[in-house]
Amino acid sequence: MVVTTRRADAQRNITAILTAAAECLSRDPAVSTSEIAKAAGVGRVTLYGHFPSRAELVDAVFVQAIATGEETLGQVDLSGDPRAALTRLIESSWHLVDQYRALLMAAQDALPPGRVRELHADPMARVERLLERGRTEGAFRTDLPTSWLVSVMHNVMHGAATEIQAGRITSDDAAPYITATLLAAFTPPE
Amino acid sequence: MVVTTRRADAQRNITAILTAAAECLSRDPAVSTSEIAKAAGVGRVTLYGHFPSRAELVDAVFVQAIATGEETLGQVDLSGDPRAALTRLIESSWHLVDQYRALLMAAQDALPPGRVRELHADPMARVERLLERGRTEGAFRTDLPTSWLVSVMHNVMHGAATEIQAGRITSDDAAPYITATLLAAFTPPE
DNA sequence: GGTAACTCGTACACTGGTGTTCGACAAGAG
DNA sequence: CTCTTGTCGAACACCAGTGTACGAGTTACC
Repeated sequence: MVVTTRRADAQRNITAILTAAAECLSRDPAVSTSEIAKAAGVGRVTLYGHFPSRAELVDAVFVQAIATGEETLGQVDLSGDPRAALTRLIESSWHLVDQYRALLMAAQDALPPGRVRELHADPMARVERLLERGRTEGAFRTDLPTSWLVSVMHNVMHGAATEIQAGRITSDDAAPYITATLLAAFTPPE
Repeated sequence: MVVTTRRADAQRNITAILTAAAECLSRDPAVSTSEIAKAAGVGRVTLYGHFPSRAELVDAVFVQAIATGEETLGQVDLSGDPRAALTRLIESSWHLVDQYRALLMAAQDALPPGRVRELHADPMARVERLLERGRTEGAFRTDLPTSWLVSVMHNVMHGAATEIQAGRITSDDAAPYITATLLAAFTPPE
């Protein structure tokens, strides 16, 4: 929906709504549109003027979050030793997962099923590529499907986010724990 | 709330509501009380006559589910080789996790925070005991906290349930995948 | 400075759930 | 058989959120 002729204040409000929504949804996946509008310093009607429904707003925020994340992940060096590369990738991914945890939940019950996964295609492909390479080089196990390994990685990271939120581990512990766990889990059985 | 003097049909309805709720909540964590009542072959008013609120009903169902699960898990032989014992425990736990997946989600947003974990105390203690023993015997790694290992086990199993629901793995694959993954993840680093 | 684009608050209609009240009726217990 | 306990459906009040309508006011653009 890129409209060339759009007044400057309208564009300003759109980005204000987008950033406010990102922040609000990251705190509480179930925030109302009223609160988002208030946080953006904008009337609720204005919000609906730009986003036809709550779902489309959430979608836009999610798309933006993925794009931002992709920018970060794109800079990670995935060459060289697969295990070292995976460590670097976890280090970067982890912060994103922790940050966008609540947003993901918001997306999951506001967006049509499959949409979340669809938007995750790029980051998932990156992980898959690395894992596949590691498998051919003998660094990662091949007795389980790659898609399963991706899912394990995903779930361990999200589990770590839950543990942090519950105060059972600290944010600093998370990355080393995840790395140690996944490297072991992905190691080929003797 | 064990009332000695309770008419037979009332008791019958209570159990009917409980089992119907268990089934409905296992399909859709957000079912309305109306649908539960209908499934139990009972008026909605009757339901509220026995359970003061939706939350208390969910709680009761959850308590019952935990109790049923404990009965199964209590029969698992956890002696002998810790790795073999863990395999047996996973085999049994897995079915329960898969079965009660949606119910857990219902509990998570209907019950006060912490209540879910409180009710999970017993099954969690069982896992912890086995892991601790395996650690002292050198079968499991000791460079990560036991609580973290428990969390990994929990998240990998729930992740598998998600994969099944999405049709990416079959129900039969799940147990071997989980076992292979967790045994590797818990192995002490050389 | 005129005009089109945009914003705002208030108010409204609608939805879908929860929990309660009522009075008539049925079923179990003694 | 009687009386208490329980059940039923329908109706109601309530709540919180979504999305729309209106009309007056404001802001950017040329």
